[in-house]
Amino acid sequence: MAELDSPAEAGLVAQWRELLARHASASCMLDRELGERYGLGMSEFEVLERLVEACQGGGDAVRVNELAPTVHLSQSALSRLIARLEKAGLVVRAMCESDRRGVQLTLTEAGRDRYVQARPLHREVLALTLGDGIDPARGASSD
Amino acid sequence: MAELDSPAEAGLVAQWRELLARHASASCMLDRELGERYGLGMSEFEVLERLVEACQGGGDAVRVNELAPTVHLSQSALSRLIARLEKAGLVVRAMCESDRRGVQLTLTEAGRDRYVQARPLHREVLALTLGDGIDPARGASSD
DNA sequence: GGACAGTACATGCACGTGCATTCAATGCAA
DNA sequence: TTGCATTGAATGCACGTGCATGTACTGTCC
Repeated sequence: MAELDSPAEAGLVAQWRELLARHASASCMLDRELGERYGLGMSEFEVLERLVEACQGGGDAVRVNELAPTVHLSQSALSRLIARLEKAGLVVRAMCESDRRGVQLTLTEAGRDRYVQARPLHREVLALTLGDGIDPARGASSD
Repeated sequence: MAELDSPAEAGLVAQWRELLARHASASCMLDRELGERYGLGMSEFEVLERLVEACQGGGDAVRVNELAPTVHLSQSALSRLIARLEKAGLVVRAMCESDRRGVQLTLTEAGRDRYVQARPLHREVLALTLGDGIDPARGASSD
């Protein structure tokens, strides 16, 4: 027969579906809301956030290759995303002095402002989509 | 300053990043592995699985509009996904008798076989990507 | 009966993504 | 120094997705 999962597998599948449901609802709502009100996609916001965090950490410029592993995007997707942010005037690309293959990113005033404005909405969406039905073990699956 | 999250918000963000990381690693690996070895995307597999489950439940045909809420896709994406599955000979589209607007999906032999073949790999990938670091409550945040 | 809103699905279109490739710069070895 | 593999990033291309729209059918109200 081989049609049935073992209990362990069934648990994994339930966990996976729960994760899929949460990811779908959260990312969908984030994209819609951030896009409508601030012209930002979910990943755009994520990148701005990493830049802000890096600035708080002291440095004011971030290497793209350091940013890559933290956002879950391919190198090409990240490259184009940064191009969009730059075109929108939210970041500035500059050649890295120490390694001229690299690119340093700097958050502009507009970029920081946009992030600060968008952040409350971002947190609100997370609270809405992650906060309700907190019980990863069950397949609550509203959707 | 308004630069800092409240503890509750920080927790949400940590939870969100954990979710993003798991989703990225799992879906990426699923797409790559299922695609390479069985010519299926993650969502294709998910749809086949729902069809198999429906067949086990008794009926042998599923309405598309019943399938829609369970997979997290737009109606148009689901329509095209089904078209791909049909072109691959894994499902058959038939007009629904009771409501001729609707479409009934039937799993073909090939479709069921493909699912049965792909399922172990699917479970294996889930075990690899969801199994390590099991503790959704904490922001373990490797990556 | 006919008109009209609502539903189920398909399709045109724009866009973001990943893969493969390309180009520039670096590091290392001869 | 020259030559070559490697790394960082940009780009061509194919493809999957969502939004808006179109088409076919249903149900209701007149």
